[in-house]
Parts: sequence; structure tokens; C-alpha cells
Amino acid sequence: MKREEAKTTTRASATLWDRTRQLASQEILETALRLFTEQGYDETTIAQIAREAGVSQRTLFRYFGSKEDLLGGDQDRFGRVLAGAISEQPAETGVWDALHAGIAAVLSLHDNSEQALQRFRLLHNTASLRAGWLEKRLRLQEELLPLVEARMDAAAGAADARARAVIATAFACLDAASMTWVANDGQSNIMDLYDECLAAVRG
Amino acid sequence: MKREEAKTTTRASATLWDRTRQLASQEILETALRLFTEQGYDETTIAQIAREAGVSQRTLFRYFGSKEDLLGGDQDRFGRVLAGAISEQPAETGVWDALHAGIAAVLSLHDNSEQALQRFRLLHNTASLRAGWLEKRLRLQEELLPLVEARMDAAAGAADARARAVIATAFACLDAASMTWVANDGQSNIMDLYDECLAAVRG
DNA sequence: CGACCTCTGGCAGTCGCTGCCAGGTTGGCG
DNA sequence: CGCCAACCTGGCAGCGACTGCCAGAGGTCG
Repeated sequence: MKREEAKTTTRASATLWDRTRQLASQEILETALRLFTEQGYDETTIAQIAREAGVSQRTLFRYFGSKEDLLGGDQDRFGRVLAGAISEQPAETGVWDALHAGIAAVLSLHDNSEQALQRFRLLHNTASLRAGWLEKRLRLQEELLPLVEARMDAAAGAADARARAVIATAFACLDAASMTWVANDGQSNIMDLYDECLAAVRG
Repeated sequence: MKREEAKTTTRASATLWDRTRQLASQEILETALRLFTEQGYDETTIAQIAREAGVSQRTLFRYFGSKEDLLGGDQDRFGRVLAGAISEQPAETGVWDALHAGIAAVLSLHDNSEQALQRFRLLHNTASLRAGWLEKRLRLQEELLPLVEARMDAAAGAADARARAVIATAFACLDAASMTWVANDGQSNIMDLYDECLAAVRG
């Protein structure tokens, strides 16, 4: 928060600090992902990642606040993209269409890469990871609340509850879709699955 | 699994072992709940609970496998009740009505007590607890899959995904309902809120 | 009563994570 | 160039949840 006042807007990262930082961060992340997929999340210790990445545990925790962040660190970005895409929709767009657009925007961030499948597989197969993931997403849902609420008719009393239910339902369908997507080894199209799930729910 | 072959069906629990067990378990649970509500979940250590309950940490972990289980231990029972209520519904009952009945059955287990509100409040306000709670519930959802799938028309291809979406949506509405129920200090009726949320989702 | 089984407590150790403190590197300045 | 300040790193000690192990106290039953 001190150096930012300068001209650090350029991505070239003038200072050496930033360059080494990014390099170390990348090295840690790649090592972690490799070990996770090789031997599983729970079976991989922070000590091992740090050792093989050539940094101390202390430094690793400085870059990534927790073990979960090594896999779910991008979640914040996804949240921002989602919120952005939703709020960019014209005001007359309905809730469901807006959510559809938002989810499509998020998925377009990483659909082709094989790496996404690996991460998803890890996520769906590791209980301890799912827990943290769901928790973070719940916070995201809360942030989305005002955005969604604005697009719903404020008819009944519990507008909060209804908006929450709508958001959670959208994510529920996305979950179901991504789960079968993983089960199919990434063959099918997530967005189509999402639409199908939503159709099944909304009759 | 050894002593059960005898006549332990009686709730009087013949042996002294069982009586002391139950007593200790109860003591631990009450202490934990008291401390949690007094000073918060994260601020309460296992050591403190064990000390004030008059047992060793080792014994505490033998009764409750984890810290979370001190609050969410009943979840398995809820799951069983839910599954039971759903499968007891007549075959021609639709999915949504069956789920409605199941949720009603679960809620009727503890709606009057003030203790339920305390637990819910703790759950909704403690991130680390929510994570574990959601994870366990996800497993419950998976168990409910065949029950729900049987009540859906097996039309399209991804029957799995659609059933999952329906279950998750029901829970999403229950979440939204219980959240506003907590926010209202237990004034409103959860089941009514659930219906309203579901209506908002299903249009 | 004595053999047997169960339950208990304590100890050591793992793993994720944090605070603190001594370094070494880098950047900016005179 | 020299020097100070800012920054980053590694290591250590420590906490809290959790587990395996082992000795011992207590109930149970022939």
C-alpha cells in the first residue's frame, strides 16, 4: 500500500522485488499443484511443497495464506468477474438471464485448459477442500445479494431470503453441472448442463 | 458390535458402562455448548472444554471425533430422518412434495427449543463451522440422490445432474429460510419461509 | 475371587498456522 | 560510492486440533 502510489500500473513490474516475487509465487504454485495431483491433497504436507519449491514454510505462508489458497486462490477473481458480468447486464434483464450471463463469463475464463479439469477433480474428491471452497462461495453469494435483489420484484416481505434462494439455486445447478462434467472427463459442455439442471429445477 | 447381541434394546442400559458413557457425553456436550455461546467457537479450545467437563482431551476426542462434531453431531440423525420421511411418501408424490415432507419432518425434531436458535446462530456466524457443516450436508445430498432420482421422470440424459440440482435447490431454500429465521430471532416460521423461497425460485 | 474386557488419562508426535527476530538484498539518497 | 531505510527471507518457538501408543484404573462375569 506504499509503493503503489508510484507508477506500478505497468505490468512490467519495474522493481526487482516484484519480479522475484512473481517468480517465487509461480514456482510454489506449480510445485503444489503437481504434488497434489500426484499424491493427493491431504497426503501432501506444506513442508514438502516448501522443500521442493525451494522456499521456507514461512515464506510459503506469506505468499499463500493457507493450504487451501494454493488451489482456491483464484476464487476471488472469479467472484469479481461474476459480479462484473451481472452488473453489466441491462437493467431490464431478468434475474436468471443475468445469472446465466455471469456464469458464462466465469466459465469462459478457463474452460479449454486441461488444468481446470484437474483442479475440479481434486476439489470434488477431497472433502477438506470442498469444505473451504463452499465456505468461500457462501461469502461470494452474500456479496452478490444486492446485485440480484435489485433485479427481483420486491413483492413479498422476505426479499432477502428470496434473493438468497435464487443465488444459491444458481450455484447449486452450477455444482451439479460441473460435477457431471468432471464425471464425464470434460466431454460435455458445462453451460448446457447448467441450463438442463436449471430447467429441471424450475420445471 | 459385541455387546449389542445381548438385550441392550432396552433404553435403561443395563451395564454401568453405558450409563457413565452417556453421562460423560452429556456433560461434555453441555459444557461445550455453554462455552461456545459464551465466548465463541474459535475462541474456545478443546483443552478448556475438557478441563471444565472434567475429562481428558483424549477422552473428549473418543466421544466426539472432532471439535465440529460437538455441534454438528446430530446431523447424521437429521439425515436419517430426512431420508426416512422421503421414502415413506407414496410413490405418486412428486419430488418437491416429498422433499417438503422430509424437511418438515426434520424441522419438527427441534423447532420449539431455544437451543436450536443458539446452534443456528453459532453456525451462521462462524466461518470454520459453516465449512464443515456444508461439507457434511453435501455428503447427505449424495445419499439422497437415489431417493430423489426415483421420483423424477428419467427423460433427458443427465438424470444424475438434474436430481442433484433439485436436492441442492431444496437445501438452498432451506438455508435461505433458516438464515432469515435466525435474523428474525426465530419469530417467523421456517417452513413458510422455505415455501416462499421455493416459490421465488420456481416462479 | 480372579481372569477378562473396557474405558481412561497422559505422553509424544504430526500438521497447519502465526509471531517474533535476526539476518541478507535492494532501492533511493546525498 | 556509501549509507540508511525499506523490504524480504528463513528459522525458531509456540499454539491448537488431532492421533497412536501404552500403562493403569475400573467394571463384568464365570
